Amino acid sequence: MDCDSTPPYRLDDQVGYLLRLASQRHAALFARLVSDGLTPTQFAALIRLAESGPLSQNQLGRMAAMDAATIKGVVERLNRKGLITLDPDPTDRRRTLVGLSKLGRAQIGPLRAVGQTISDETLGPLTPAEQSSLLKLLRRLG
Amino acid sequence: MDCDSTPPYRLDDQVGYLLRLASQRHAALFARLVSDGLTPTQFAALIRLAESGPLSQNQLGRMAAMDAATIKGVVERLNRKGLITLDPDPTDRRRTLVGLSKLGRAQIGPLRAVGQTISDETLGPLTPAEQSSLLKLLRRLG
DNA sequence: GACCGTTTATTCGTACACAAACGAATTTGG
DNA sequence: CCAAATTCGTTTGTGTACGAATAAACGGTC
Repeated sequence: MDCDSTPPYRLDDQVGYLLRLASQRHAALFARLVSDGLTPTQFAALIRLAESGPLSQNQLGRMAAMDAATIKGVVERLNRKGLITLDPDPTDRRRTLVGLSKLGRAQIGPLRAVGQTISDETLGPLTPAEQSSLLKLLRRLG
Repeated sequence: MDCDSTPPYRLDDQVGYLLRLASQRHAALFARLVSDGLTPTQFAALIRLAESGPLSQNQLGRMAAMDAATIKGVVERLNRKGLITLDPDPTDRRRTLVGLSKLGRAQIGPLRAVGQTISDETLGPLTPAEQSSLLKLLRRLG
């Protein structure tokens, strides 16, 4: 019997590769629809601040799934755009407290709207049932 | 009526964010299981070379979903590891022909095996049916 | 109060990822 | 055959992403 029980290894069938392709497509959509050069990463940090209130830099990083070295750069760029405030934590001299600036707070609403559009468009090729199915499966991979 | 028809925007429910988390998890697995510091990107380029035979640098980039600037660095690092050969294309003086070196060819088999393990482990939290369902949905997002 | 382990932020080095601009080579159209 | 458009590889600049190392500050224990 020459039943070929193990399928050939094809790059286009690997999760890692497919995840990269999907991320690329999403990132391109994001760049096209969001103004001010705000990136998906910066966006995530901003939304987390809106959801959780002021946080220390490292706390914010953990809540947005970025390590200390990454969140440092993100915070610096958000600060350069004037979207956040940076204050020393009065109770812990190591910490920098990161909060939304007035400008940042004003942008949260519109940003959530664009974010929703981007998500919808990214998932566009799928039916609503397939969309929620995909989200459910992705959540289980975390 | 105060039916709240639009659900609140939650970062943890957005495709982009979930894709990033899944990619992070996959990349961590990859770094843990693959020797020689070979990255998912380098791996993809290598597998493509094995699938397609020698290609020009830019062709390889397109087949592995990397732009010209990115594939340049990847090729340079694969060359530094001795996994590929670089030759001028005799029919087109602009092109550099990228091929697998003897060492590279020898590693393809084992690499495919590890690649399969990584994919399986990444998809570990899901049942086989869910796994193929996820792959099918991801493929449609490309 | 001195010691010790941890957390916080920072820095360095490496590796994607893409836009934009460039010169050189090739292809295409008239 | 020549000019225009395209392709190829390269460089520069910006922005993630993470490991590793560091100093300062904190928390506990003894």
